[in-house]
Amino acid sequence: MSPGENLPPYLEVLNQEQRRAVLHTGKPLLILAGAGSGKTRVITTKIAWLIRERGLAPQSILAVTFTNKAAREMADRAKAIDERAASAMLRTFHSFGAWFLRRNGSLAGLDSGFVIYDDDDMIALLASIMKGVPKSEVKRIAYNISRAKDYFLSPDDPALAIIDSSQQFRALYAEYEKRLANIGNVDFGDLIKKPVEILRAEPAVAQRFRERFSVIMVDEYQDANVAQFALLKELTGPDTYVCVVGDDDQSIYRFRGAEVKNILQFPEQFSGTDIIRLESNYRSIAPILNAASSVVNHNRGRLGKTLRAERGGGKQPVLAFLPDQDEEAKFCAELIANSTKDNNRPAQWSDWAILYRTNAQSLGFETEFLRRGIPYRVVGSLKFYEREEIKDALALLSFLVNPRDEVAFRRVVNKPTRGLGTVTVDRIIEASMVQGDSLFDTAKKMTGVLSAKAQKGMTEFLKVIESGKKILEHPPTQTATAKKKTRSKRQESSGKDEQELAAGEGLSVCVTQIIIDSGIADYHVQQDEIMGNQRLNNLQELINAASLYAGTIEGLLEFLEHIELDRSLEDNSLAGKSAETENAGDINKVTLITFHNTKGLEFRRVIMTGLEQGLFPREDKKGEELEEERRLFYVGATRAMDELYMSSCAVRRIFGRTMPVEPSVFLREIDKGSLKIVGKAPRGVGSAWTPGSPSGKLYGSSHGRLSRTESNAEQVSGWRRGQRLFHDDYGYGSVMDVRDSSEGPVVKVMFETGKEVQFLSEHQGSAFEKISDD
DNA sequence: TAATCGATCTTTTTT
DNA sequence: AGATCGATTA
Repeated sequence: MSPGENLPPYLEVLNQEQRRAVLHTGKPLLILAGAGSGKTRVITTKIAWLIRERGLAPQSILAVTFTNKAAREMADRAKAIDERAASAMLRTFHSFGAWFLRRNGSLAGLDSGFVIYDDDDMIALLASIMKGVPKSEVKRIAYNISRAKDYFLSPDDPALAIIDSSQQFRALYAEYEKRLANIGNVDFGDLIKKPVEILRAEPAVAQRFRERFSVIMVDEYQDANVAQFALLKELTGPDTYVCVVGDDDQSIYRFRGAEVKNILQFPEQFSGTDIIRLESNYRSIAPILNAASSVVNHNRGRLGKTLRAERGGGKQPVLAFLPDQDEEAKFCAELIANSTKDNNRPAQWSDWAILYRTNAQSLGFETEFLRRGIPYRVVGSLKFYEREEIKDALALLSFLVNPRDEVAFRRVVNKPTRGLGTVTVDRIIEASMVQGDSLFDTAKKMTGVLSAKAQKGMTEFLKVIESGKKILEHPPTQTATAKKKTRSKRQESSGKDEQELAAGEGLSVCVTQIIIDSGIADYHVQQDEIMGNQRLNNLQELINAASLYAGTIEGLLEFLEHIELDRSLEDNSLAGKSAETENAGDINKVTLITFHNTKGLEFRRVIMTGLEQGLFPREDKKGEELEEERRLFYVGATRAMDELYMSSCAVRRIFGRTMPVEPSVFLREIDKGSLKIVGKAPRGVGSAWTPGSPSGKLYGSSHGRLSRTESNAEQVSGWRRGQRLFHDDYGYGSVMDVRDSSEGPVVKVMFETGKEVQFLSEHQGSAFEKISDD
């Protein structure tokens, strides 16, 4: 680009490499884009530029991402540059697959009314194949089947051995596929695998798609799996322009089949590939980028790149050593609460994100924030859809759409209790498989031969389904209040006109009616007496979400697909947010999020928590898996723009036991000089801890207990109840209890601070110093 | 067949 | 702490 040339403003703002990437044409392009280097801007600008300057039909552009959030952002930003980008196909891989299969699935014997099975459904189906097998084993097989599909391996593929070489696995996989085909549904893996199979088997279809899409772009390419690569290949014709964007340092989904080879070998797979590197980081200040880079530099298997921080100066990252996870929550809360006061810029709650390795860790922060009135949102926790009442309602709706769905049938046929146990249910499912009829028809025919009790129950269930069908055929007219309620819900941007919206509200009305008629609502209200009406609220939330869809079978199908593919509907139960305030209240809140979920996001201030051996990285990680954990650390750290904090606790509750833990190895990999350390580093001399008075009275002073005969655990461990002790982190305390466990004697200690800690005597006893109790 | 109890495991990350 | 599994009862 010559400097004198007049560029439109949307290109003017790009740096040289970004602009080169946008203006590139003709050959396959691999963009290696470091964290914060503006890759989304490049993709969205490229889309707009292709439409604007190259006169490309928006419909001929396909851009795929991995998350719904990324897909939405891509669409929004491209549209902001050029409205016409709205007609481009910007989707996740899976949603593209579903779209493809609704239209072309019949070529693989798939009815267009299929429902998408999630992992739980998959496990449930597999469990009915593997009767009497422990659930953990069923899960393992389900996991391996998913991986097999990620690697585009069918049950008869010799290469299946790379997943599981046993004949038994092959047979189970084959049987699972047979049952799933009989039901007529698909799982997540099928959304990629089946389209590839169709494109390979049907040259005419492949030809059609290659002509339709003249440009294909893939974001986060480092996370593509083998099947997704195959899909990309099949969609690419001789004239298709292919552009993929990725960063090998941010590959964090290997466990789910992502193949870094895809990005490393892209130039070989697509001959003549040009490579453009985006190495200017505009997001993080230099000290943060330095800390992040110093960690990921410890990885061996990487392309290697030099990311330059465009933003110098700023605060050094802070590493806090804290006693336990309650203190960690407190530390975060105070950090956040104080920052909102003393800042020249009016600090926002939404500046902050708290990152953790496992979803379970969010709870401690939620409790603390709730107590202090700090507004927060939990991103990406699937909790909402894991709730019994939601699963039940969805299963009922799924069965209405597909009366062959045995997983859904099993789940709802006896809810509420209708005297239909596993014996009856199995009988009907088997008969249906033999006769080839749907479960609904089979059940109808068989009612006569069932026991009196089962007969009555089955008749009731069939009535529920029949009336559900009727409701969808003739939607009840909605009441004025229902109309008002649904009106206030988030409205799809602009496309829907008055009439469509009105039709859409129909589904809420239908779903309400169906769920009430089925007795599921009542059933859960009764189950829920102690907890108030939370379950009913959750069902209401689900019903509200249905308001955007038509009150017909087709509308219901769309609704179910949307829910399976995008589970981002947040779980509001703890935050106590009402549906009405959702939009307005969502903006200014602290974000609680897993490391994995932060990909593609950025925050002014980030706290990375739980940086302890065993938790992050997990204990069992080594080799390539450890490198993936390290990349995950890198992803987290590079989310931070202005301030980065890290916390590591001395003890953590694991399996309900409080166990001492070591700081994460990753912390040692950061240059010492570039960190500010607060709190007492573990095993340090010169403790900053001020012990309480040793002569003060002890909690539950236990002279009486001392006179008791020693238990076996006491003899083995050498600890006795009432023994006084001192610990570097906790100060003085006394042993409250010594008991046996499967791992050996466990000692429970109550400290003068009121804190209770339990430890395994054989491993950790040395950290506690016995003191005499005169 | 349903519901409950206690013992005994288990704990990532997500479309 | 929570899920799961088997056994036991109404």
